[in-house]
Amino acid sequence: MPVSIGDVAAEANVSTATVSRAIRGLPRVNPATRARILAVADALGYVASPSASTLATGRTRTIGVVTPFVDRWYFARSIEGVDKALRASTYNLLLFSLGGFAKDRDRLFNRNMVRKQIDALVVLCLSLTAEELDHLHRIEIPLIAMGGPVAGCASVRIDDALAASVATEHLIALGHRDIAHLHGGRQDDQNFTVPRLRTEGFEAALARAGLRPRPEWDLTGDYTVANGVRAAQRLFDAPGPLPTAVFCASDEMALGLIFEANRRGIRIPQDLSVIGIDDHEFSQPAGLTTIRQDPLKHGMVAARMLMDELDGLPGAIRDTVAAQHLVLRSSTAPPRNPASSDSFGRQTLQL
Amino acid sequence: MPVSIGDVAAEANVSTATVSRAIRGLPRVNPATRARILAVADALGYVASPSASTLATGRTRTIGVVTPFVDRWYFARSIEGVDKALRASTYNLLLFSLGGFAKDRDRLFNRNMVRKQIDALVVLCLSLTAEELDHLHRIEIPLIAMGGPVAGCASVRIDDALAASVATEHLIALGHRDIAHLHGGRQDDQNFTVPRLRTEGFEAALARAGLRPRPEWDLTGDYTVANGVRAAQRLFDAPGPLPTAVFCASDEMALGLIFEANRRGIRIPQDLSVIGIDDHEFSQPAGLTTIRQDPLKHGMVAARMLMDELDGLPGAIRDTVAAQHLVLRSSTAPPRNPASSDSFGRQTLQL
DNA sequence: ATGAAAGCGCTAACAG
DNA sequence: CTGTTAGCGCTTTCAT
Repeated sequence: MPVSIGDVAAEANVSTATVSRAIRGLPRVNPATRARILAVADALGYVASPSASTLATGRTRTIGVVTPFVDRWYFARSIEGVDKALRASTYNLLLFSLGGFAKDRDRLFNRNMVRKQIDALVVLCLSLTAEELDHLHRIEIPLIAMGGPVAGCASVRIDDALAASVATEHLIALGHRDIAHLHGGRQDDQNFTVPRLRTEGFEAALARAGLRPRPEWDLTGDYTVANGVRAAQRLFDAPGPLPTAVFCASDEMALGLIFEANRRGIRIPQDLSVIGIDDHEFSQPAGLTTIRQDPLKHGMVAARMLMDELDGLPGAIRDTVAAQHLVLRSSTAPPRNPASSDSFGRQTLQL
Repeated sequence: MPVSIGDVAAEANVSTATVSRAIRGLPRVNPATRARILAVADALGYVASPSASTLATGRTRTIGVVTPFVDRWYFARSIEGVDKALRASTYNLLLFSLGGFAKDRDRLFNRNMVRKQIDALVVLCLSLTAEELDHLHRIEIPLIAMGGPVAGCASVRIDDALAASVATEHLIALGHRDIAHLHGGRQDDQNFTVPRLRTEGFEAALARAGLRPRPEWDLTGDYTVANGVRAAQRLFDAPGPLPTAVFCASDEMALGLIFEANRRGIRIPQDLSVIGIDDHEFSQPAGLTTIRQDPLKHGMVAARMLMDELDGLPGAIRDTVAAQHLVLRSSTAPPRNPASSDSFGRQTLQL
């Protein structure tokens, strides 16, 4: 039932070669013949078989996206961005979700899927091992990472250390000196560098203000809301004084923390200032001050670079540091009793 | 550089036919030869070319997912579910995002992409036109819809009318009689039936309790948080009495409404009860009472049915109504001054 | 159990 | 401007 190029050729009284040229808009085909061929193709409902042309050309016209998750903000937005750029061209998007950071990686990298299925690959928030990278390079497909730097591979990302510094400095500028830190960075993150970079940015900002991070206010999360809630519980339940502000490495964790604070009657920002990174879709409604980044755009840029490279523009793939900026909302304010650097604990709330 | 089946055959001193059988685990190949072939293939890093086998067999071993969005909860979770099921087998997932409900549809359905690229298709929350459906059937690929019923096509979904009824009845059982309705259903939803079904469920529940929907408390949204916020603003800013409860057709809208209520000092649930549908990841942290559904599971089920059908189990694709249930949290409570059916307005807040 | 050979549908020289 | 002719890499009868 599927109509092939031969059918069109027969119907139009030309060779398959001419049909091929006509359909693809190649030069050297008489306008009249082309018109006739197109008409026939249309009438017959002809669509070229992608596998056949892939086999003949070696090009798949599809771009792969490998990601640890699809159902988290950064990832979903990125994928949407890649897709948006691709659908403007005629590329397809083959999605590989790992369902976590560490799982199943060699299914992809060690000689399987990827190869021969895609023309280029975008890697979301994954730190590739030297071996994986080597394998990918051996395959010789254009490659771009997103969401953080990857050694030996161009990427599209914000300056994570800077983002963390800007956020922290905003708190410091407001007068905060007792600042907790809710960071990502559990081991299953497969030593992806982003958690580390944000931590460095936080600590650097603190240091510049003559402050040091407090171990008792160091909270580990995994970037999810649920984890933000749990971290908040640990923080609020712990004995000892509370901080006057919390820097969260992601908005999702910040929002979790805010929910828990609300539940306990801890007022934001009067009792506690909270800042995040991302500008998640819930951040504006929640009034969360944050550092905005735009993964939709990152995805579009990454896809564009890949397609340009494939179209023969060498050097189209460039390491790219994307824009970010502080978005002031209502979750941050000066501390009620501005603490001096060596006095603290007076803000402790009675719950 | 890419090693082909011929290379393996040569190296193992067998024909390509034997290599093909050996690799695919087909019977009628000597265990010893098979072992040798596998060893050679492994040593050479051989991977079969998908396009070549697709061309030869007519099977692509990839399943398509077409969706209006990837960056919203229901869609992202569904896609994750489909992917999860597929990666347990050896199918790939080709993702087509429309970037909205109405956009670009014929790029997909009218003789383009889909055809010859995928073995089966899952359609997320899209109501197909008769023409689109006809086209899809003509292509003869297994098809399953998700997220709502689609005439002429099996789907995996909850009973939306029932979900809305259960939610509404929960409010009524608590003593509410002044219930607002924040529903989806703007025209760009491409007349997808879900908004309508949920509205019907809401109104049916009201009717059973001898209540009628109030036009002034009928709020239109589009399922997003941002829209929930705007709807809440309209509700709270309007002159006249406020309802004592709001039934929201999605958690995302309910959460937006809650954020806006918080901002205005309207207390949930003391001043206003709120219930949603979904059990979004933010609902538990926010304490939102809701009707839970599990799109991750829906996606897995849909993918499983498709693969079974492709594996030769006729009738594997069945119309499926998935589980749902009421999850009680802290956003609903009895109204402060239980209103009688014909007295209202006394709950109006002084803002 | 294995091989020979045709063919899947398209593209890419090379002729003309 | 158009047709002929090889493949692309795999699968699949049909022989042996």
